[in-house]
Amino acid sequence: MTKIRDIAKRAGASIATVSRVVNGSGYVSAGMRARIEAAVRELDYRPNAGARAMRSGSSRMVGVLLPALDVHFFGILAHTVEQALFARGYQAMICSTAESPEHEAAYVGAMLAQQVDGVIMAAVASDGAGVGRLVAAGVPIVAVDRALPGLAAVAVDHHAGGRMLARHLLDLGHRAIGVVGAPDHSAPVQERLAGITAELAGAGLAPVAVRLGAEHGFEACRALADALLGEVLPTAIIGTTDMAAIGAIHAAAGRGLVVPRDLSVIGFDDLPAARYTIPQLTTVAQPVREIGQAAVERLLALMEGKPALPPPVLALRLVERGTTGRV
Amino acid sequence: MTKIRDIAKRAGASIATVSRVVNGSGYVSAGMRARIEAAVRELDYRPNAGARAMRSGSSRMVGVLLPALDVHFFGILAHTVEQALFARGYQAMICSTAESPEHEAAYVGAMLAQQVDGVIMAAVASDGAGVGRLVAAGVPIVAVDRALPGLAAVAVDHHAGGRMLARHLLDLGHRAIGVVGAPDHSAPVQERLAGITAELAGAGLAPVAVRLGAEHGFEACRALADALLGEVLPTAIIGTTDMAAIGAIHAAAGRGLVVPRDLSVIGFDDLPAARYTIPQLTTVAQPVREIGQAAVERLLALMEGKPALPPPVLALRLVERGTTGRV
DNA sequence: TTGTACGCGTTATCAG
DNA sequence: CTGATAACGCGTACAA
Repeated sequence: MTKIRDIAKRAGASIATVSRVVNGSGYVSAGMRARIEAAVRELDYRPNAGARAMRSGSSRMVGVLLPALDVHFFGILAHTVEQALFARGYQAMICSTAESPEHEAAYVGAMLAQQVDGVIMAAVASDGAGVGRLVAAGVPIVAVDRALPGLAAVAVDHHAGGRMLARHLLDLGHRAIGVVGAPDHSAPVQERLAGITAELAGAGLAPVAVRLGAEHGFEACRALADALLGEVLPTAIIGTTDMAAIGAIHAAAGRGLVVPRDLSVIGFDDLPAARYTIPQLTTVAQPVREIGQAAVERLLALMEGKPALPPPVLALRLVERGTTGRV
Repeated sequence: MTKIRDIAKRAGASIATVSRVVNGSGYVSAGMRARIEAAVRELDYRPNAGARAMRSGSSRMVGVLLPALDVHFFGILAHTVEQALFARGYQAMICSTAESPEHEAAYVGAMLAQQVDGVIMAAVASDGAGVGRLVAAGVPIVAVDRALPGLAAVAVDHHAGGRMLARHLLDLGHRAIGVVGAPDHSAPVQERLAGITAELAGAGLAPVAVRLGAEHGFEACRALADALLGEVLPTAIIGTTDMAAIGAIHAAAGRGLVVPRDLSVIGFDDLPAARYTIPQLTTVAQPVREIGQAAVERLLALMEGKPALPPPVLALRLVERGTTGRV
């Protein structure tokens, strides 16, 4: 590794002067600056991040704690957060807890050890302990996707989303509506379910059946929906995520039901996968990319001690495609 | 931030002794150890990673350079690599270049600055410069998904995969076969195409049409396949990725073609999305999770200077589902 | 305008 | 078994 001393030697300057040009601080003569910049280029010099963080107190790193990267929603979120951070000169430290409390604890520890300047965390199942340590250490935090008590949050109104889901079906004349969702420990899923129930209640109805599962993979969702259809036959099924809805479509097909003629299906998220089925999935879209960007903006404001930004307007949008129809 | 001195003071020991118990090195009396461990717990002490790396020369961090996290394949890959690294006591520094050379250069710089102990890189479009700097700095590297000249690689045999794609169709009696793929600058995609062409040539055939696009999103792939179908009418289409195949299924449906009766479609990867369509997609599966784990194993061996492990056996597997049939 | 010297938090060496 | 102390690479008062 080439270090600041090597550059100083090569450019015939002192390390202080090199530091000045590298950091653009203080006065340096044009000639000296040119010589130093040349040396930096030739030796591909990178100031050691650890030493720099130690000295300056800032690591220019932001921790990003997500439940999983292999769930497409979080992969997309991680991507946008990371790009937004990069554009602002920060480095993302992306961690995926695999929904395990031990992993979460370990990662929180790693973030503390890395002296991250801030943390963006999304939907970690078992919060509490981890968040507490971060807060205790005075690290600025922004919650994404799901709110965390006492913390700034950037999340869509999942309850309102649930209402939209139910409302759309109600408007189409459906009265017998089932709900399928996973993972059941996810707060957003629970909130959407509450929204659905509330909207239905407004029409004097209740879901004819609700099936929540722990696993959010395709096969688990399909099985869940299949079990529901084996018990009652609603005219419509709401998936609390696109994944659940896609599972429902398959369960319906497995039972010889034609979507949307025999059964309407609607999802939530509008992931790319919502367009993969035929007919394509009707769903309520949440603006993942805006969520990521807003979270970064908010965190940076917090880190810079700026006045708290007003909560972002995150619009939910009903995307009518082919899986819902009049009863 | 609580530091080693705070622990020393609280436990009535010297920082040297604290360091010993924290690192499990050297002799420490049971009583002293207990006092120190208690203090560590009470103050939630984390050794500063920067200082530690500076002193020890190892950051216990591994750089993971991917083209994008919002492409499900890479999201899954990132997840497995990260979990495998975590299990071995390493921290992943996940970077997604968004397929931009500037981002790649910046991230390589960041990795150098962080003193990563090794790097796992996948399918970055514009390699060369970045890799060169890493190699020059003596950083152990393992390539995943696509090989890199002169570097250890963990990747499936894409050419063989291409042959399997063509072979399956040939076995079903197809003779008029089209190919749709994206992104065109991806080496794996090119290799699969070469494999397809080779296998077809073995039967005295050539693809009736090949359409490669720059974008790998759903809509782009659908348009690509639609353009192909507007020109010729093959009895089967090969997608060089599942995404391309799903696009082809939709293009076919848009033209009133029934899959697989009028048109067989096959993909590559076996992402979760391969099961979302109805009928479900026939595809050649590559073992993403094994790839990630093998890459980590190899990198650690390299880092520890162990003898090079033999190249991993990464089996491709034809998964026959519903989108292919006899002509 | 440039250089010297100190301290950031750790680990490892060497005495005691 | 324990404690001083010298690096590690960098940024920055302060002196020149």
